[in-house]
Amino acid sequence: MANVETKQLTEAQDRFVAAWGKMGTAWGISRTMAEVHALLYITGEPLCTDDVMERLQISRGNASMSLRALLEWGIVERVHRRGDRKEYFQAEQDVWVLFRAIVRERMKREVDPMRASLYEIRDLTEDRVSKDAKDPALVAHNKRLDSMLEFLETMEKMSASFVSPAGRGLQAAAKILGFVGGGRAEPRPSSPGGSTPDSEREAG
Amino acid sequence: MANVETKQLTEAQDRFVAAWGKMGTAWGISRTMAEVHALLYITGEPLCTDDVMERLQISRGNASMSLRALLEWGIVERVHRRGDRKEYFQAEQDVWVLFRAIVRERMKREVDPMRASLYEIRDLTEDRVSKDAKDPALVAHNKRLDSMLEFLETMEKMSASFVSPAGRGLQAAAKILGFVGGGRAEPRPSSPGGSTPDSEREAG
DNA sequence: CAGAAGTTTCAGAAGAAATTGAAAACATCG
DNA sequence: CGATGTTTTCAATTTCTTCTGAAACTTCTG
Repeated sequence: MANVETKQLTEAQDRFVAAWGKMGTAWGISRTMAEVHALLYITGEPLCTDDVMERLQISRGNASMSLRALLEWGIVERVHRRGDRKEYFQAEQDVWVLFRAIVRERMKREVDPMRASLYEIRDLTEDRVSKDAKDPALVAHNKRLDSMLEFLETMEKMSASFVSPAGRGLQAAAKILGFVGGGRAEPRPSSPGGSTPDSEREAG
Repeated sequence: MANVETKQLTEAQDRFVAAWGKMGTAWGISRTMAEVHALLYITGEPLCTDDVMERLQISRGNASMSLRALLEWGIVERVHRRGDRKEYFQAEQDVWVLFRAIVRERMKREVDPMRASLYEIRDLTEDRVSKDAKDPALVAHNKRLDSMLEFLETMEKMSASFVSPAGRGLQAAAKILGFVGGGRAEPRPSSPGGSTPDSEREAG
């Protein structure tokens, strides 16, 4: 039987899971959550809570929490099997859809609140400046705040256009600019259209 | 005296520092490091280790570590004062330069290693596939790996173009696409050209 | 409705990361 | 060279996050 192959496959998957988990921590995502996602992604097929627990050697609580968080991020979806009461989970398979979902969530969670704070903070000193711009320190301070604010707003708008329903802005740009497809001569044996497989139904 | 104004200014700065620090943690940067950067940015002028310690109420060791890390990231630079043995530190003031530096560093630290891992992992199973593509699980697995790899490479190339010496790709695009400048009718009293002051020397 | 199968919650345990503080190393000056 | 002021290092400690496991809860089935 394909025993050797299966072992190799498992090992490769485990390594992928580990690498992804490590990267997750650097981005403020818990290791386990990233690992669960990696497992679902690389496996491709729907897994249930017990599968995840066993494969990753984690507790039920942890698996449940991580899966729910992934659902909230919109990068994993529930799948039901006829005649089976268990819930199964499947990861989004299109990397670009994945990327857009992540950008959308992070914007919502981190940039938007930051922007709101910045407005508040500016209001603490603003009126005084416009009334009678005498204190140079205050003026300079507000100029810096405004720069940052304008930057965040630009990011906001750009990301919104990347993430919009029709919004494949970045992906389209990547293609137009020639960033996608046969760049460096790294041996790549198969799947020429690999980055956006059509064999995938959109998540949701 | 401008006592009221100064108090307001200090409070606004403290709030900015806190907000920035909070955001930092969500991005895998230690809170203190982000706070030190925020302080230097919003202050605008060079501060020494003791200034930072006092203002942020942190230990000498912590301040020293954080400042050095910021130097390594290339978003803060050393400044020396004539007739003063202390070192002073000043933050990059152009938000776009700051952003590019951050993208560059994160790519280098997180994406590149990930990409390297992915290549290794693919090699674990690859030869078998190209030799005799019989196991569908293996084929599918490698297709997913390739998708991810191609995605990371696209990102790599795009970010490289944003970060290159002449590379103001993203910033230029933002302007061309009309993302920069008077979008929403939020009251903005001053500094029309705020986001790209010409007063920048490249960091590093 | 009772029982079975599955999922979620949460207080405490375990683990990871950040921080301190004091000693060591370093640099500059007279 | 030794005195003096500055920066770096790192083991111990504190703080924060994540994980566990068992109980509570929900949903389905006969």
